Amino acid sequence: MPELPEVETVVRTLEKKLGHCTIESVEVRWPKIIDTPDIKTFCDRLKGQTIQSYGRIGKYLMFDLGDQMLIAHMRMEGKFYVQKAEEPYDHKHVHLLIRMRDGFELRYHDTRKFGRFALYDKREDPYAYPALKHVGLDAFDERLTPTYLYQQMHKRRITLKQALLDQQIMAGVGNIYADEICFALRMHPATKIWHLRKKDYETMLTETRRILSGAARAGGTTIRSYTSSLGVDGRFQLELNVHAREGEPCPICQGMVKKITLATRGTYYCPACQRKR
DNA sequence: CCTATCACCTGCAGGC
DNA sequence: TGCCTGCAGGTGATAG
Repeated sequence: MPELPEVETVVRTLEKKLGHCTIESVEVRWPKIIDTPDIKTFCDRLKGQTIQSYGRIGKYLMFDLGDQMLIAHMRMEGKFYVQKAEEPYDHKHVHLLIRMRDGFELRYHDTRKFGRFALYDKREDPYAYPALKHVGLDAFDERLTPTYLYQQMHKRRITLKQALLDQQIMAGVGNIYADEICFALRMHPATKIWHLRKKDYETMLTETRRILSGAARAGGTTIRSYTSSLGVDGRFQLELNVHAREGEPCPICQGMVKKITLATRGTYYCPACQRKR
């Protein structure tokens, strides 16, 4: 589910709900979601730790524990819930429980079990953790410039959409916002990236940040119907121009939004407004 | 090194 | 109703 705006929403919501809480105990119910270290070490090392601050890089959540860093990725369907320990929950899909000393629990819910957690000794450079080995600069990292994007992208034999989705170049854009960015650029998602000119990369970065920050301000996006008053999952409403709008009128020209498959991902665009170069 | 494809999981919508 | 297929907002490993 989560792209950068949804992860940002989750981070800020957890920060507000949990604050500087101290961990009392940890229970892992689906061992595979823990990448490193082994389950016992993971639980033992978390016990007694206090969450100092909440952050993210791309779509990765970063829980700063002072001398350790807990890194989480929700992949497709992960959600976090903050509830009282006595509150009932969905045992079938909750795979990690972190009980706090104040009686609240952080519960990780994930129907497809794709999400992952990793715990490391704290490092100075937040990009240096093995879990972020394939993660490039965050879309809002100030070191990310149009020139940097140009250098990273223009020689690749891939399409515009694939370039936007490549987390190793720029971290945070997923399938929804990649479509929305292509629409904002008035470019066909299958445009070969080497056709873009240097000037285009300025627009690309501006529009990417405009769309991501707008979505984050709205609290993230939802497509499929989902309701949860207690969930911390970033699923709220936001107007999308083309994504998941097959057959609907383009907001610009009223032409019909088309759906294609690009690099195995469902891709939506307006054939009239978004031309290949 | 680069790109394409598969694997990881479960649930749900749509066709028959 | 039941079965089957395809599809879902992601990413790491593996095969060319």
